[in-house]
Amino acid sequence: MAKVVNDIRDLAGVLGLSITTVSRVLNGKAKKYRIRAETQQRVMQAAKEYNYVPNKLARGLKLSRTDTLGLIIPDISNPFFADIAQSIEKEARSNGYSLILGDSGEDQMVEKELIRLLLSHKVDGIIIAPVGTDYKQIIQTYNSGMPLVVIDRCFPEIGLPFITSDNYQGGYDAVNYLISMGHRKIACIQGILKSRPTTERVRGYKEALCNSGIPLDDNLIVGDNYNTENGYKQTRILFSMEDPPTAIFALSNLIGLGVIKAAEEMGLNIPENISLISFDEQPYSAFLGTPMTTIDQKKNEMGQLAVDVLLKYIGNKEYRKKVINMTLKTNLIIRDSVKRIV
Amino acid sequence: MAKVVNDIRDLAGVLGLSITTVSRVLNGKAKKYRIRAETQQRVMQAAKEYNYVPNKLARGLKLSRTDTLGLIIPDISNPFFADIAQSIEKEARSNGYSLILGDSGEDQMVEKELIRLLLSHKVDGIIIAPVGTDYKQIIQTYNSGMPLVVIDRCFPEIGLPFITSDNYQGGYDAVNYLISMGHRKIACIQGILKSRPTTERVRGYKEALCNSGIPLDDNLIVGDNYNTENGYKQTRILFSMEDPPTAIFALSNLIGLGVIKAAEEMGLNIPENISLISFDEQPYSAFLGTPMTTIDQKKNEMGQLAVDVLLKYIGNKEYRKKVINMTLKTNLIIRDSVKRIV
DNA sequence: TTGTAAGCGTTATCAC
DNA sequence: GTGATAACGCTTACAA
Repeated sequence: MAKVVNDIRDLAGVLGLSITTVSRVLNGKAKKYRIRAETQQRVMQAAKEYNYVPNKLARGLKLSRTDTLGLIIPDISNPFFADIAQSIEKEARSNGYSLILGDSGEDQMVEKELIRLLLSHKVDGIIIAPVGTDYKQIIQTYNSGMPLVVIDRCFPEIGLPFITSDNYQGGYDAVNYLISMGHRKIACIQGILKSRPTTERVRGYKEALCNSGIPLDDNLIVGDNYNTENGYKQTRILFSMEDPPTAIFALSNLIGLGVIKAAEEMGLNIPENISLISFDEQPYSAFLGTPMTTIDQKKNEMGQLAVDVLLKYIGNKEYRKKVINMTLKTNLIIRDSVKRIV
Repeated sequence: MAKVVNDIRDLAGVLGLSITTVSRVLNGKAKKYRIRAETQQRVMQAAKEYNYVPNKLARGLKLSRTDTLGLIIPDISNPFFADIAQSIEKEARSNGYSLILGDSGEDQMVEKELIRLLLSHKVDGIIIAPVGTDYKQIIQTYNSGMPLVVIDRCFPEIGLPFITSDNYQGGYDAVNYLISMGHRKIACIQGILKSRPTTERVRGYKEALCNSGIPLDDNLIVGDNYNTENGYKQTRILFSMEDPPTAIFALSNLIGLGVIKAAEEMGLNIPENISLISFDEQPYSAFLGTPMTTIDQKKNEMGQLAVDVLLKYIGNKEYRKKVINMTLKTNLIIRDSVKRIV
C-alpha cells in the first residue's frame, strides 16, 4: 500500500484511467457503459487494495441524496424507545441508510433544534416520536416536502403519516381486565398530558369504566409525565387519600416502576394492597418483586414499518399523496400484579 | 414568505447582496470584515424570515468538517449502552455535533461495515464500544488519523485512547463481598470471552478468591455472552451439577436477568438457594423479586468523558500524541440478593 | 469503450 | 465594506 488514495481522482490516477470510468465501475454501471471486463477488474481491485472510501458529502451534494435518515425520540434511556431505535437502525442499515439520532429529552425546544440540524444535514427522511404537545414545526417540515413519519406520539388530526399502537384498545383492555378482577376504584397515572398515547389510553380507561357502569372520578386520573418520578409521586398522593384506589393503571413502564417504589416505601404489597397494571412490556417485567401484568406493544414492528413507509415516501414522490396511518394491536400479558377482589 | 430560499445564493439574491457578504454575516465574521451594522441586520432577519438552513454537505465538503460524530455500540437495547448513548448524544449536541448511531448487534462484520459507513460520511470523530474480539480495523482507522475513542470494551495493549470502568476492581469487590458473606463456591457467568470487561472482571474474581485462599475451580467459570439467554442457560447447567455453587457472579445485568429466570423455573429462591450479584445497576434493580445487589458503573461520566476527549483530539492534532486511558471507579450497591451463610 | 467538463452549495483567497 | 471566483469530491450529460 504505497500510495495513499483519498480521492476517486487519486484512484483514477493510480490506474491510469479517467475519473468517469472509475466512477462508473464503482457505481455498478459497468455494463451500461460497456466497460471492458479487465478494466472493471482492475478498478475493483485497486479500490479494495487502496481501501478507497467514497465521500458521501460530495456524492450527496451532487445527487441531493445522503443515504441518511434522521431519528428523533424523547428519551433513549427509556427501553421502549431504545428497542424502537434498535429496530429502526437495523432496518435502515439493511436498506443502505445510516441513522442520525437525536434525543429530545422530552423538551420541545431541543426537538426544534434537532429538526433544524437534520434539515441542515440533508437527511433523506425523518422518523420522529415527538414530545407530543406542539406539532407546528413538524407539519411545516413535512409540508416542505421532507419525507417524514411520526411514531408513537402521533397527531391524527393533521394528516401526517403515523404509526402507533392502538392505545385506546390497550387502555380499554387493561382497565377492563382490572374490572373483571373486581376492581371499581381504579386510578390512572398519566404520561405527558396532551400526548396521544396518554389521551387515547385514558379514553380507553374511561370507556371501560363507562361500559361497566362505574362512575368516573376525576380525582383518580392524575399525573403528567412518562417517567418514574411521576409514578412515584402520584402513588404517594393517591395513597394519602382517605379512600385510596384498589388498583392503578400506569401509562408507562417507568411510571409502573415509580408505583412499585412508592408502594414499597409505604409498606404496601402488590397485589395484596395495590393492584397494578402497566403499559410497556420489558425484559424485566416478569422478574419484578411481583411479576407485572402489562400491555405489550409491537416495538419491532413499529420501527420496521416506520422505516419501510419512510423509504416508500423517499423512493416515490407520488406516494406522498397516500397518507399512511397504521395502528398496531397491543397485547395484554397477565401475571401476578392484579389481585381478584370481591 | 413569498419566495422560497434554498440557497445562500437565493438569500443573497433576495437581499441584493453578494453570497460572500451573506456567508460572512451568517458565520459571525461580520466585524472581522467590518460589515455595516445595517447590512448585518438585514441578513440575519432575512435568514430567519425565509427560514434559511445552511447545507452542511456543501459546508463539510469545503471545510473538511461535518460537525458529526459516529457512535458504534454492540446493543442499544441493553440499557447499559442506551444510557451511555444518551449521555454521548447530549454532550455531543451541546458542543454542536450531531450523532450517527450504529448498532453492531455484537457482530464483527456489521461493526466493520459501520466503520466504513462512518468514514464515508466523513464524521469528525468516532466513539466505539467494540464487539471486543478483533481490533484490526479499529486501530487502522485510528492510525489513518481519524480521532477515535474506545469505551467499555477496550484493548489496552495497543495504545488506543479508551475510557472504561475499573472492571478488575468491580469484579474483585463483588466476589470479595460474596466471600465476606461466607460463600466459597462461587460461579462466574462471563460475557463475550475475549472482551476486556469479561477478562478483567474474571481477573478480579480470581484475585479475590486467591486472596482468601479459596482454590480456583475452572468448572465454575462459564458462559460467553452478555445476554439473557447465556445467563439462563449457564445457570441451568450449573445447577444440574451434583454440587452446585452457593453464589453466582453475573457479568452483566442481562445475564443477571437470565439467572433469575432459571432460578424461578427450577423453583430456587434468591438468595435462599442462590446468592446473586450482578454487574450494571439499572432502574429496575431495586424492584426485582429480590432486590439485586449490583456493581454500578458511571455511565454518564463515561459518555461525557468520551465526547470531551474526542473533541480534544478533533480540535488539537497535537493532542493525539497523548494517549488518554481513563478508568472509572465502580460502586457496590448492596441489596438483598446475597445471603449470609455460615 | 473511454474522457472532458459543468455543477451541486459552501467558504476562502484575492481584488476593488 | 463588499464582491468575483476557485475549490472541496463526486456524478453525468455530452463528446470522441
